[in-house]
Amino acid sequence: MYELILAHIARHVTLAPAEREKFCAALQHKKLRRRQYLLQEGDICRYDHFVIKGGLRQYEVDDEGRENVMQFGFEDWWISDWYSMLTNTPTAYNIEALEDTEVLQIERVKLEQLFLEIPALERYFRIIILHAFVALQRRVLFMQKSSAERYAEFLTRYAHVEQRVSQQHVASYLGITRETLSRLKSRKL
Amino acid sequence: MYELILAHIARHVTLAPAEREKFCAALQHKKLRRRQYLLQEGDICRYDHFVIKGGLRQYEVDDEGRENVMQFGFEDWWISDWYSMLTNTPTAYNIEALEDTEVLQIERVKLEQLFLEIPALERYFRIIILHAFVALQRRVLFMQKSSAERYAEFLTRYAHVEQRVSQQHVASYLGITRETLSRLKSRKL
DNA sequence: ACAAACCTGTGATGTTTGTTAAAAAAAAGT
DNA sequence: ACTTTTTTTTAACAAACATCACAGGTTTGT
Repeated sequence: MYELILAHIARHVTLAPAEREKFCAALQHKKLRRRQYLLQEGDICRYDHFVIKGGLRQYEVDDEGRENVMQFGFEDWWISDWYSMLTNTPTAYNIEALEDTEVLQIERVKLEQLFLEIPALERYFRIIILHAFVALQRRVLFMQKSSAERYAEFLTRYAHVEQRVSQQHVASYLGITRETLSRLKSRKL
Repeated sequence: MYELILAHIARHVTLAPAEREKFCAALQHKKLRRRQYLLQEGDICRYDHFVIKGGLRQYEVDDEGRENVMQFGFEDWWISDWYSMLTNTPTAYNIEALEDTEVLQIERVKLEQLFLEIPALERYFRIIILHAFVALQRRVLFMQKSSAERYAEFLTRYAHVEQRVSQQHVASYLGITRETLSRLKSRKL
C-alpha cells in the first residue's frame, strides 16, 4: 500500500527506515466510490491526500453557477486545499472522485509535527510544492493563449489524463466551454 | 539593510541569532537602475532575489512577440525563476526594474547548504512557496472570469501595485490588451 | 436489457475582446 | 524648460468565443 508514496518521496529525498515507518504510521487509507466527495465546499480541509488509485477532480463553483476545474489528481499526485488548511477556513473547492479511488491522507497537524522530527520530510514537501508552483506558472501563461493552443498543450503534457476524464472537465480545466472544445476537436481531424 | 528580510522571516519562523547572522552573511546586496535587468531570457537563474526597495516585473515574450507579465515584485517579495533554478536550464523570463531598485540575493547552492544547517530556514521557504502557490491558484480561477472582474479583483488585492506600474503592464498581468483595459477604466466612471 | 441520466456534436446568433491606426496626454532625460 | 520617448485614449472593424437550443450518442445503475 505504501510503495507508491515511498517511491515518490525517494525520488526527492532520502528517509531513514525509521522515518519511513513513522511517516507511514501517520497515514490513513481511504476509499471512495465514483462520484463520492473527498472534500466539499464549506468543509475545513484538514488533510493532504495522496492518490494511490483512481482519479479526482478539484473544482469550485462560481457566482454564475459554473464549475471551474482547478486540478485533477491521479496516481502519484497530492491533492487538497492548502488555503483552507493554512487559514483554518471553509474551503471553496469540491474534490470529487471521477472513478473508484483510493488515497492516503495525512492530517495537517500531524504532518507539521513530523516536519519538526524529520527535516527531510519537510524538504520533500518544499520540493513538491515548488514543482506544483512552477507548473501553475506555466498554466497562467497558457491561459493567455488561444483555446486551440491551450488544448494542444494539454494534450502533450497530460495525454494520459485526457484519456480518463470527460471532455467537459477538460474544457473546464482549460477555461473554455464544452462546445468550443468539441468544435476544436472536429476542426483538427 | 537586513531589517526587512529578517522581519519577513520572523513572521513565519524563529531563527536563533547565530542563524540570522549566518543567513545574512550569505546575502548579496544589488542595486539596479530603472530599466535594468536582473535576469534575461537565456540566462540560467542562480539566485533568489528579495526586493528591499523599488519594483520589478517578471515577463516572458511569446512566439507572437507579446510580453506576458508573470508577476510583479515590490518591497517584501521574493522574485526569481525557480524552474530555471531547479533544472539548471536557461530561463524564459526577463526580470526588469520598473524603478531604481535594491535587492538582496542568495545563491541557490548556498541556500541549499543553509537548509541543511538551519531547518527553520527551509520551513520558511516551504511556507512562502505555499503562499505563492495558493495565490497562483486564485489567479488561475480569475483568468476564467471577464476582464472587468479580473481588473476589479486586481484593484482590491493589489491597489498599491496599481499605483506604481503602468497600465500596459497591469493589462499584460491580467491577460488583456491595454486598449481593453483603457476602455474598462473609462466605462466605470 | 432497458430506462434514465449524462455527455457530446452542431447550427444560429450575440457579446466580448483583439486589431489597427492615429491623436492626445503624460513622463523622462538632458 | 523643452524635446523626445513612452503611454493612454478612442474609433471602426474583425475574430474568437460564449450562449442557447436541440438532436444523437453513450454510459450507468438496477
